[in-house]
Amino acid sequence: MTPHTNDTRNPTQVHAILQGPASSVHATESVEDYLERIHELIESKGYARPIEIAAALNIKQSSVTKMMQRLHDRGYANYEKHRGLTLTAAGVKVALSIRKRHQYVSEFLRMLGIDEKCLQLDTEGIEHHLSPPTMKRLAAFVDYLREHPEVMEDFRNQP
Amino acid sequence: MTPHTNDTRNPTQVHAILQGPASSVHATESVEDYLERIHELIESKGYARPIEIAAALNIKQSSVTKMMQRLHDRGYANYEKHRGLTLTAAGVKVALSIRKRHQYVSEFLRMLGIDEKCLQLDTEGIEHHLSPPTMKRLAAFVDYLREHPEVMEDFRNQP
DNA sequence: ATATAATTTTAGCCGCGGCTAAATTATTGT
DNA sequence: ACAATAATTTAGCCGCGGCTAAAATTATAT
Ligand SMILES: [Mn+2]
Ligand SMILES: [Mn+2]
Ligand SMILES: [Mn+2]
Ligand SMILES: [Mn+2]
Repeated sequence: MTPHTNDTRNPTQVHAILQGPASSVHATESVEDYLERIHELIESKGYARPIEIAAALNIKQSSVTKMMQRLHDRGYANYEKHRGLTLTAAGVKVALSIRKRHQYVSEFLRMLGIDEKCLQLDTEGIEHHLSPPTMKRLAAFVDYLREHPEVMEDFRNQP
Repeated sequence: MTPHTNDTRNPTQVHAILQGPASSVHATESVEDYLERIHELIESKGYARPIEIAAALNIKQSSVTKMMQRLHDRGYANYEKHRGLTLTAAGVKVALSIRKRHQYVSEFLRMLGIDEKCLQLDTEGIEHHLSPPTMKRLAAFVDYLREHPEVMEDFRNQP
């Protein structure tokens, strides 16, 4: 159990100086990545085991176990030792959100003509930094470009 | 993918490598943010004091002092207690690089029509995740859009 | 049923990058 | 010159999220 969550809102990051309206404590990048993978695994195989999560994230199993505890404590997952892990509604919500951001960012970078390997790597980082307004506008723009292929075509045929 | 420490190098080992060129160890997001601000301050006022760096980053002065030590250790700055801080060539290089990424990302988000406050926040996160190839393509695209305003105009006048 | 193998969990370590509180040092006003 | 003030630094704390090594549990094969 979370020991008295004394909060103090200090998850160590200069990068998220959200001028704290305090509402929800945002999921960290790491938590988003875990939930993204876990949700994919559950979807495709029906369960998410530490060994596979670790492989998917390219980290060690023991790190995964630790995070599973954390996901449970933070209300993103239900977890019992040796008994598997499922996502809560909150966890699914984050997973679907990050998936959508991932998809739009990667599609946009693909439109820009960036090498697939590189694109995947950058997407994994960028996806965590799209606020809802930005996501909305980017999605609309990508949709627009998809339906107007002449734009990117003209861009690519530039001098 | 994306372990958040993609470096394979154990932090413990990083210390051993410290002797080597700082360029071999990628600057963290935090380091990039510090260098970005410090370079701006030096440019505009001729020097960068902890109190102002702290204000610019919205963190405490003591955190800045600590990081100043780290920037020195990692070869990004020359620092002597109570005697001020200057950037090394490596530090300036990182600062100019992150500035360029910041400028292009924020210009792109501005073109998308995102609210300025929100745009600045997202830019601060996204800027750290543009690899050189992605940066190159994004820059070209933003330049293209700047010279073809009818594209964004048409996008904005969408149904 | 039990030995072996695979998986999972724990224990304990690390560096990062925040924080507060308490020195220490530098600056300023009289 | 010196006291008050401001800025800087230190000391020590925290949670995060990696890691290794070892223990515990579960699954498999004989
Ligand atoms: Mn990611
Ligand atoms: Mn992703
Ligand atoms: Mn930034
Ligand atoms: Mn920036």
